[in-house]
Amino acid sequence: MNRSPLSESVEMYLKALVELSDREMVAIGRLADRLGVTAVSANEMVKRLGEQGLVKHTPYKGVALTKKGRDAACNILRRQRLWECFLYDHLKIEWTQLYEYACSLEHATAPEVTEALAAFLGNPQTCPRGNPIPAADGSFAPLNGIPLGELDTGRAATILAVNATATEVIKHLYDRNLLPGHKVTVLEAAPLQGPLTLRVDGKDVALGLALAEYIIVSR
Amino acid sequence: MNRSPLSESVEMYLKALVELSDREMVAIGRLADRLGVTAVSANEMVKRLGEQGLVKHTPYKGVALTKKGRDAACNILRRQRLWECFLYDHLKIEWTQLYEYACSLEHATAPEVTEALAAFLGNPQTCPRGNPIPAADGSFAPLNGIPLGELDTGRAATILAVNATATEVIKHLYDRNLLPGHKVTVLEAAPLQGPLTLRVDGKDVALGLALAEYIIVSR
DNA sequence: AATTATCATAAGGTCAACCTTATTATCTTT
DNA sequence: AAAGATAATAAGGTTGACCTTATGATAATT
Repeated sequence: MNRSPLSESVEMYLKALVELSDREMVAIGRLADRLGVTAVSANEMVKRLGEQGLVKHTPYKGVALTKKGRDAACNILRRQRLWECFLYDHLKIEWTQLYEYACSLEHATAPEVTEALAAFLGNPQTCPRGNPIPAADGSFAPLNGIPLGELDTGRAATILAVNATATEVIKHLYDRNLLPGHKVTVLEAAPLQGPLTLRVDGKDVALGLALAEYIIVSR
Repeated sequence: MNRSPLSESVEMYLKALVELSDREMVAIGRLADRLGVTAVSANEMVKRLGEQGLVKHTPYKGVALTKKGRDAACNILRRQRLWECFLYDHLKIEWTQLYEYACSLEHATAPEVTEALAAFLGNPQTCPRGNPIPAADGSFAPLNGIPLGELDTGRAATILAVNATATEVIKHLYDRNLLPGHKVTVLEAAPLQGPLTLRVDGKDVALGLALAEYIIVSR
């Protein structure tokens, strides 16, 4: 029922929130980091989002999406991921650029176009980056996986999804074959937040913990 | 070589200019009207466009695109019209909504995506609204037609393109079968800028002169 | 030539989304 | 309990793209 057109900025905030919502409460600092804005700016925006009822901010605790906000965010994810499918499967756009290009298109997509696109694509359930595509009503089953950083040493797992958003980060992961469907084993976790040593496709790869957070693997 | 990303607003101005450029010089008033802004705002923007070398403004005479501006504008038209093809042929979007939806997408389309889309569509030459699609290098042959308002009374002609941009106007024309490929005859032109009486698909239709300007017919 | 319409420009205002700098609160950790 | 880290808020600035109101300048019409 909420047909007020959200601004591009607002959409980015909502998307970031839903993508960061492993834990319920998202610290404003993390949000600001992901969006590449200052904490002050993020604070201002969160205030505005709160006024629109999209978000609940508990000072010193964090931000959480409301029902309304989560619905809006799922819709945004749906549009974005449908575009990723189209760009990858039909336009043959490079995997590393999918997020960036789909993100731009997403903001410019009317509901009618979204649904027509979904039908054209045959209502896919998963985007090329491994993430589930929310249904038109906003419902979707989150991935049943854990960040690579939490995988036990020695355990092999399959990559389910790659959630990085910065194209340079995506490229970095792509170059190391850290892609959905590939198998990884954590050989070693260096102390003091040091890098992980991974075994991917028969090669050893060192990966910073921050990067490992972006990779969701099966349990 | 000009890879500075043009703002959405700038793109709208350039597009309006190229679409209005039957005559070389476009009056700022007409430009403002088409974009739905005040003449003062249009003036300000034209000044900025001039500073970027996209446009030449001769006071009290009008605005004209420079080479650089025209190239940029053709690129924009290309993107927009390719999207129209996709939306119509593949997503089965209603004809009356094509312009609006394609316009939004156009602003969000990277060059790489544009070219991939063109390839996917088989490099179409014409969009569903009848307009030619500029080539990747910006070249395109303008339609060899005249506005319906200039067609001699009694002469039959074929509609080549419909150039209206406001969805309500497009709907109005669509409801009267004023669509590319259809035949029209001007039965009568009322005096004092009065409406035209047309024969379209066996029916008589009254059409204001302003609307007739949007319809390009064969000579 | 005079009137009217259009066009240009000046001045000042709004709004969203950013920014910096600085101060104050709270939380966490030692 | 004190210190350091993180978070919130206040104050003020910038930018792009609009807006209104008002005043000149030119063009077109009578």
